[in-house]
Amino acid sequence: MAGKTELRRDRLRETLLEIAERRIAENGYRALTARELAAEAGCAVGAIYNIFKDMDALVAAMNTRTGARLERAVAEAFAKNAEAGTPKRQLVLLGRTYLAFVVENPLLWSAIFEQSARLGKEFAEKREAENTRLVGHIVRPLKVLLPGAGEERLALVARALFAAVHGIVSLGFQRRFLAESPKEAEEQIVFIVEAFCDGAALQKG
Amino acid sequence: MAGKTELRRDRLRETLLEIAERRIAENGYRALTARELAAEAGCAVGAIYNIFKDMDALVAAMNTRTGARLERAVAEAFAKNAEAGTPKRQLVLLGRTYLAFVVENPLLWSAIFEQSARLGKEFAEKREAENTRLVGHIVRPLKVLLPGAGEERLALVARALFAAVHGIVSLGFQRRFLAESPKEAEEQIVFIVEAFCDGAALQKG
DNA sequence: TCACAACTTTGAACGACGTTCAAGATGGTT
DNA sequence: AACCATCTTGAACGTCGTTCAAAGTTGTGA
Repeated sequence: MAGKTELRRDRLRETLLEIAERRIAENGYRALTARELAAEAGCAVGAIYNIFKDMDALVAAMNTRTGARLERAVAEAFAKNAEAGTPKRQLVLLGRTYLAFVVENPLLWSAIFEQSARLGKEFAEKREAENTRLVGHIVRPLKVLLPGAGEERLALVARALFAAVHGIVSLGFQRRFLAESPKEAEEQIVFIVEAFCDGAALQKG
Repeated sequence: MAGKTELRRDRLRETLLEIAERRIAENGYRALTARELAAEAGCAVGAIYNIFKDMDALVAAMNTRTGARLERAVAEAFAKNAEAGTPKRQLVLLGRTYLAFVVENPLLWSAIFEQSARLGKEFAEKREAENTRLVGHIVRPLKVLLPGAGEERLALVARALFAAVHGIVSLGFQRRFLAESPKEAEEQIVFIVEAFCDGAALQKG
């Protein structure tokens, strides 16, 4: 065992994911077809199905990578500024980081949500772990902002804040596909997050 | 002129939209096929294309109706509570109304955004007028909340607030397709909108 | 070294999709 | 009634994701 076949599989797996990532980054989620993918990878269409259950599984694997990159970007931004700065500044930074990632990877990012929307809840639930990690970064500054709140409350507020920022990014992205308004989206994020922080601080302390 | 053909066209147009609306409400955006639609409407597949340029145009027409219903629901909720209540209460009410509409029309609502996502910016721009009307309802209470702000600033903040609430609804909807969490989504909306209002009021007098 | 069983890879074929368009039915006008 | 314009039809086209019988490889024991 442990022979050529496995090696070829692993290499092909990697190749397929790389091609898929590049194609989607350039032309979007819907522009990826099994035939073109196989042609560029130099394998038969059927070969894809030896490695991935179906095209959705392939895209899901690619989306997991994108999610990991995003999480890394957020973690780094947070690590750089964890000590310095108020919770408010930190939360604004996180929002900005999220937006910056989306501006740089618009089609890869939207592939995540297009697929989730298409495949419904039982699929989206599999991604919950990733989302929880992402939201985890929000919880920390939030703890300082709302010292009285319990874990559950914090998680709810963190999810709400994440969803709010996500909504701004998402609609901003939809309105003008890329060009016109990262600037406005940024203003919106800053306004919402700051107002939220000020208001939340009033409520609890 | 003005004869049978036109009448039949209008009737068929109506029939097609009604069937599409029911089918999507029951089984989702992706479950609508030209063949099934034609079969249920009792016409040939080609007949659909005499009335609509393509299936996207049909769905777009249906989405416009859904948007109009949503706008009406929001307008009514606002009309009932325009006089009484603080801006904060009014904005929370608007958020709740939006959520309630989505809970009652989940698949029709998500058809709007699935299509916009699929067809990209030049399509989404056509829907801008509808969005502006919807956001208009937010501007009014916001004017009271931020008496110093100019029109442009108000529009930006209104869009931000709309996007934030939309994000909460959208992700809440994606996480658990329908069942588990309208309650949590409502809590999140109330929290975000209230905190936002308190914080925003601090910023501007 | 070779034969053989187990496994992998292949690509033509399948069914379903949106869409088209030549041929046939139907409309209003003379 | 005869006619042309217009609408309607559904088989056919190209494309999609996916499958699976056949062909090719691989690793092993005699």
